Amino acid sequence: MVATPHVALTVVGDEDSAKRRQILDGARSVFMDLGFDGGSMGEIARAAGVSKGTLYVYFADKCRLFEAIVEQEVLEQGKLAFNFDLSRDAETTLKEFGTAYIQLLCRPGGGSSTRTVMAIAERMPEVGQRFYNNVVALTIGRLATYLEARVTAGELVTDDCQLAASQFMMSCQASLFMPFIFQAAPAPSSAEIARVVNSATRMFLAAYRVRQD
Amino acid sequence: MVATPHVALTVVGDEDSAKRRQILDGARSVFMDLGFDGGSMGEIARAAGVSKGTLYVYFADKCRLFEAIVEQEVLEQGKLAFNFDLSRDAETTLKEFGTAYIQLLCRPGGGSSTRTVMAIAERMPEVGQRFYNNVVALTIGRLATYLEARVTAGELVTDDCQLAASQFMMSCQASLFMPFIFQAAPAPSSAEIARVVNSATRMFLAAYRVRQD
Amino acid sequence: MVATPHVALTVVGDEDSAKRRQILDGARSVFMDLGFDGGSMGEIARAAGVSKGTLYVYFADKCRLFEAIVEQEVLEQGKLAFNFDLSRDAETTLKEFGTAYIQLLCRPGGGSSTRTVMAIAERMPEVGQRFYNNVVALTIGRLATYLEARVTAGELVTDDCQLAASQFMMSCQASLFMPFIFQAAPAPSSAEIARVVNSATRMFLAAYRVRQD
Amino acid sequence: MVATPHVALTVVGDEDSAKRRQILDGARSVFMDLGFDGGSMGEIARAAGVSKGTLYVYFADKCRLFEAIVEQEVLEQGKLAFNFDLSRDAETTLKEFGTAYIQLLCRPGGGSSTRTVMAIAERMPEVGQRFYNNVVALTIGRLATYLEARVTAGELVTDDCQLAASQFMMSCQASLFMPFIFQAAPAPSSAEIARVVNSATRMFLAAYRVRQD
DNA sequence: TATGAATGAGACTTCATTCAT
DNA sequence: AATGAATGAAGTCTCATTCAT
Repeated sequence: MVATPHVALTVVGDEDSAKRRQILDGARSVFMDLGFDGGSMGEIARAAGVSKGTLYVYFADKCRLFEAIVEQEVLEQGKLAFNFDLSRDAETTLKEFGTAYIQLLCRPGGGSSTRTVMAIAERMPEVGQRFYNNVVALTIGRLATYLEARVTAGELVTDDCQLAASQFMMSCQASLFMPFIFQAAPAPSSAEIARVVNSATRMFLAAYRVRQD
Repeated sequence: MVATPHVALTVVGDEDSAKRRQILDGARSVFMDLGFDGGSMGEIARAAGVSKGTLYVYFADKCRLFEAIVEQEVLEQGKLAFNFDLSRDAETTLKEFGTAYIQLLCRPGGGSSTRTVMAIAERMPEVGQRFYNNVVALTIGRLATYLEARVTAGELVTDDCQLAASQFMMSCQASLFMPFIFQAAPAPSSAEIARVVNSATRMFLAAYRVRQD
Repeated sequence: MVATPHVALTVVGDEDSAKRRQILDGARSVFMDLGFDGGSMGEIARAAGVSKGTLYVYFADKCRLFEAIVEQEVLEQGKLAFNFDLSRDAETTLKEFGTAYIQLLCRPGGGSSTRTVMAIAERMPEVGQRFYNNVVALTIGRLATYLEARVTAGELVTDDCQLAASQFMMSCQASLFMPFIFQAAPAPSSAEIARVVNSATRMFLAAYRVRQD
Repeated sequence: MVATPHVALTVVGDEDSAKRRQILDGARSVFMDLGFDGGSMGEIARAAGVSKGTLYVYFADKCRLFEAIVEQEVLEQGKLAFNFDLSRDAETTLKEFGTAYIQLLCRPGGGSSTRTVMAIAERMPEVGQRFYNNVVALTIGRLATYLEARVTAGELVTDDCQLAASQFMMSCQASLFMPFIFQAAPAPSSAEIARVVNSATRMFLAAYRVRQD
């Protein structure tokens, strides 16, 4: 039969093909809930509403699909813009950021990207690295940049804003993230988050705010 | 009959049987490297130097073996005694504890139990809970008890020693644990640890030490 | 596009898919020869000429495959129509039926379904029940219905046609089925069958035929 | 070490050793309930209250143990003496025998030797044969001998007592044995057995009793 | 491109059997 | 003789991947 070529409007591998998106969405849900080993290509196909064969049209194998999921997560979380408006004061900014950060980290409904990527990092170091650098370190860097401005403004004092930023973020996790990720406690309530973030902010400012006396 | 009674014949299921130990050692290495799903019973048998069948003489199934590994980890880590001598001052104690804690957490292969248990916590919540309660929360509790004493002694001031303890431990992780567990950085050097722990201690005391003025 | 639509694409799970048939055929042969426990999925795959994995595309597990075999046997044996033309006299009908019945039961490989299902009935009672009800009891019922007609016609006399039917069928088995199923004798010859069926018929009629005197 | 020989009072393989009996009892219960393939040597060891190793001291392998079970069954059932007192009249004798026979065949509590041996007969023909010859055929033969005497006494008339005996026994099974063995009905009650045996006896005598007119 | 049927390697697990004590 | 620890072959089942349509 002579081919009347279907004009190739969409190209497989097209980063933004609708099917690709569909697959990524299904895969994300499965991988985040069950982990890399726990989730099967069959389940992903079902969750995405495509056939198993189609998965392999868009992704070479399970690893590549997983990597693409993490990449997507990296992109989306990288896009999250915390409010680091330089004109706002440190206390307000830190409390707001801390709250948003913990809410993101401990969002209910299971399927933590942190958990999923951490779990595979020993076997797929590049994946772990990429996630750390482009999600965790990125956020630390943004907070550090903000802190730098407060230092310049004479409000805070420290010679290592990266470390200070990281300290603040870890302090905000205190008593919340570990119980959550180990399933020893449900997702924290807003009140709990507020209490912990306030305390972290207070500690942070006690250490880094320039004394006014 | 000469009475040289064969006493204490080893019994399968004996908590301290040599074979059982052997299996647990092999299993720990495999599970910690590859995770629960990634490690196979065959690999464990090889690592332990026993046949696959023998695994099932000592453990009912893969889950039970994994649980036993975690339990062993829990016991060992629970036995670790940090120096919380109540007569020592806070600064020394915190620095020493923080250093030992991070060295433990970030020793080569040391994040593995955390990673491995975290990874499975969604599917085996009791395992995650048990690990959190008997390892993480236990250490927090011990530090909190120490802090309580400093509060009573009038050296520190806070109405929530549990939170304070958790904050200190998380602060010590800043810039060290996350890169390590995501395989974005090798195990930190002693110098790096010292710098971070010193900074965390300084921040903590700035917030909680009673002002002498 | 020329419309020569590919209609009726074969669908897995289709009750009449060719592969499904193929598998059922292989499985029947293996199960009937070796029993449920004795036959392995690997052997069935080989017998059916498909891969082991394919077995599980069509049947959830070994039990379901076995049940499907029995179900198929039930359907096929249920379709067997003995000649119970109500207008024919009892003697002819009984002899013909008895002969056909014993030939079926004692054909080479013919006791196999009885044996195989009997063997598993203690562990899979529903399978045993279904086979009994839809094969054994069905035939008894059909014969009973015929006998009923002869009673109504005044040819026979009994107040329990079900029992009479069962008695006749069991009598026809005398000296044939037990040796055959215990492998103590080969399948009986037509002459042997005829002799036994004639004798059973004679006994039956001696008991149930209305005396003409 | 010089051997001071333990005087060998008991010899392994001794047909009547207590241990052997113990093993046979455990094995019978397991095999009869679960079948040859369904029962495991471990379960048998537990049921017998001996170690798995001991099983192999007395029996070469699972097959031989099974054969010994059947042999034991054969011996025990062969010893069962139905009352074939030649001086008793046919009707009483048949009813009594039929009742005892069906009660034996359909005894409640599962674990039918008939089922178990039938099930394995295709794969172990000698076992099936031996059971048939020494249990089933033996009983047929005894009944046949009794019938012969009644024929000689002029009470019954037939030229094939073996067939007649078999016919009677099969008739007695009517509506009872098949439902029972297929698990389509529980073990029949005494009343049910009586009704069926009475009917079988009536049919038998109608055919074979010498007419007194 | 999209499908889903088919595959076969490999996972977990059981179990008959052996052997040192 | 008796044990029970140990084995490894074999069984059931899953799943990533391929391929004809």
